Amino acid sequence: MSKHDESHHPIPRMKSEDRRELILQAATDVFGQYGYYGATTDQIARAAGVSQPYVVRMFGTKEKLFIEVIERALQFILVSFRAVIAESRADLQSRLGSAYVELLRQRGLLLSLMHSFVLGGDPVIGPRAREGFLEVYQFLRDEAGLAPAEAQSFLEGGMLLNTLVGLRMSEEFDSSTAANELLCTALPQKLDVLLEFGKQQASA
Amino acid sequence: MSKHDESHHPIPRMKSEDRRELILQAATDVFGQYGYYGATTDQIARAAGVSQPYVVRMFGTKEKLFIEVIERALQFILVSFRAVIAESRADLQSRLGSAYVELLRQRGLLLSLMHSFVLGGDPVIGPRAREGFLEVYQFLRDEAGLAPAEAQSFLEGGMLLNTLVGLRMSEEFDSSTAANELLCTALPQKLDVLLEFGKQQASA
DNA sequence: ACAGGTGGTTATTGAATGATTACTTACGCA
DNA sequence: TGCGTAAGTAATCATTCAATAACCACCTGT
Repeated sequence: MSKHDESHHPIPRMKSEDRRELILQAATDVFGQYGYYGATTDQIARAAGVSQPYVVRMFGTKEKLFIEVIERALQFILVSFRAVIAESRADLQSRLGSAYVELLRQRGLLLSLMHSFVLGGDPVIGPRAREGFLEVYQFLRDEAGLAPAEAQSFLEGGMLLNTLVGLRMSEEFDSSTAANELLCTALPQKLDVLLEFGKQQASA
Repeated sequence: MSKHDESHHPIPRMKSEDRRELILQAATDVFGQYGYYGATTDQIARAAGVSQPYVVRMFGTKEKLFIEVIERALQFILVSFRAVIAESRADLQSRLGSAYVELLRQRGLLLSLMHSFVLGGDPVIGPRAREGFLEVYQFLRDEAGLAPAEAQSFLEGGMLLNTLVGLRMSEEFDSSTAANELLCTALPQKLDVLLEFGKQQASA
């Protein structure tokens, strides 16, 4: 070996911005699986390949981290939706739906939001969650130009999708004819995305 | 006063069956607010007016208690739905919808289920939650005789309702025109039930 | 070369929480 | 009346977990 051989790896350093993003992704995944209370900062830290105190120091508290996670998730949704609109204004409902399903590729993104939606009674999470949900509704009404009934119908479909994903219903795709029928009916196209996502989840 | 006055109250005793039901109600409420991980056995015990060790001894573990809560909730749904069908087979969709909304009166019932639905990855909660959800779907298809698309549409509406309740969206009914419009659109009739329920939640 | 800020870690702590144990008190019934 | 069982409680334990403190090492500009 040469002069001072690298027996102790150079330990990858990172700009804090990048590390922050890594942790946010890990947190999104873990919060998506276990929810706000169920997820631990230690799980998140390990998923991000970092020590537990580091994640809490970077975000202050677990609560603030969760808030950042759901706000980031909402930004992803709106950015994705705006891209759909910018591309074309034809067949909006179904194209927005496809874009929504594609967000499943960001593990835990929709599920973290879903977890926040059922914690509306929390004094700090609740208001943010309501605000975020209404922001999406406003987008559908004002920017996408959907009628109230159309926007509502879109949200209904989204909430059922979230629920089926949260339930890991794709695990029953082969074993239950009811689950099979339900999944096929609920996802006109894009079934592949859900099943692919289901396999990821099953392994983790 | 008479011979030995009751300075120390006779402390109401109860048949364990009745106490069990009381605890299940309290647990339904607390789990509905905080979810499985967020709720503590101590909160549940206090809500039931009983000591913490008593609730865990009666149900074995917090997990078993949660399972009982969601299975009880599912029974309530199915019993209620079967009553609707027994009464008449006309206008089923909307009458089942009304019956579903009425279940909001049992505090936390729908929300406990919703919390279980987003924990599908849990090795013991997940399978039960999937089973329960599919049981409802099977009911809609087989007993209610709905077509796949009809059953799906019904579930979509249910999931959006659950979400709006979880979000405590009724709190924004007066302050946000978007929330107002969304709630009015989502609940054709039965808006009163939601708002009444919202007031209960706000006080608790 | 070295000083200081930046990007981390290990060790620790204090509070919360689920569970267990051992005890107490009311009620039904012979 | 008294006795056994059913209905509870108080005290405590072992963990887990978020948060804090104290420290270490790499890079960068001068």
